[in-house]
Amino acid sequence: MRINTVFEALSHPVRRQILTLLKSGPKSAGELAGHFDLTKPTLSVHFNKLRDAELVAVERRGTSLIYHLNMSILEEALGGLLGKKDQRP
Amino acid sequence: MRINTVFEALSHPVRRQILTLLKSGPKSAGELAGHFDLTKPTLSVHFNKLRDAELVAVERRGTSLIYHLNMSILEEALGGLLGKKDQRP
DNA sequence: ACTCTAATTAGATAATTATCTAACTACTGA
DNA sequence: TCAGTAGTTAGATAATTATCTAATTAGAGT
Repeated sequence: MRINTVFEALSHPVRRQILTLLKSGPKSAGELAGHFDLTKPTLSVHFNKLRDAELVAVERRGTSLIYHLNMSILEEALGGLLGKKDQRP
Repeated sequence: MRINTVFEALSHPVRRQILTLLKSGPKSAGELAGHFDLTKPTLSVHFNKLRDAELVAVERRGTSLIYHLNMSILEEALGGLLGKKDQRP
């Protein structure tokens, strides 16, 4: 895990909102894009940054790309900063 | 707490390193600056961003400014992202 | 008051990031 | 195979961020 890539990804409000939306379950790029007043290419860039950080995983279903939240990376990165060595499952 | 300001502040490796250094106790601006290959004015900008985010508090002691880690803001911000509750940026 | 040390503010510039439009790729179904 | 839908890639530009040098403020001690 590249910690810097993770925090870079988390630094933009749109990307954090995407993660929040994904908490309730996987969603397609289009469905996610519908929540923002931004063009699809712009959202695509945000998706890539989240994927580079491994905060989301992507799966193709037909013509759609379905994004899944990867909660463990989030916990790992944030927990690392808080310095909780004893937060094992 | 401006959640966006907090995550902006956390997005730079130098600023995260400053927080890590402060875990072992309060330190002066100069002492912190000594850990980096950057000029004092540059570090001063980083300190300001951390202070704006309330991730650190500052106290003057003589000619020195002493920075203290504010752990609760860190926990609040990171916990908010991990938590079940949705949040507006 | 003067000087030294600690740190900040100001101003400039280079580097990065976010965003758009236009064009392209990938898959589906008739 | 052709048209339609979903999404990405390319290229350009505007906005933001990080960094430096030079100048300034604040306090301590003589």
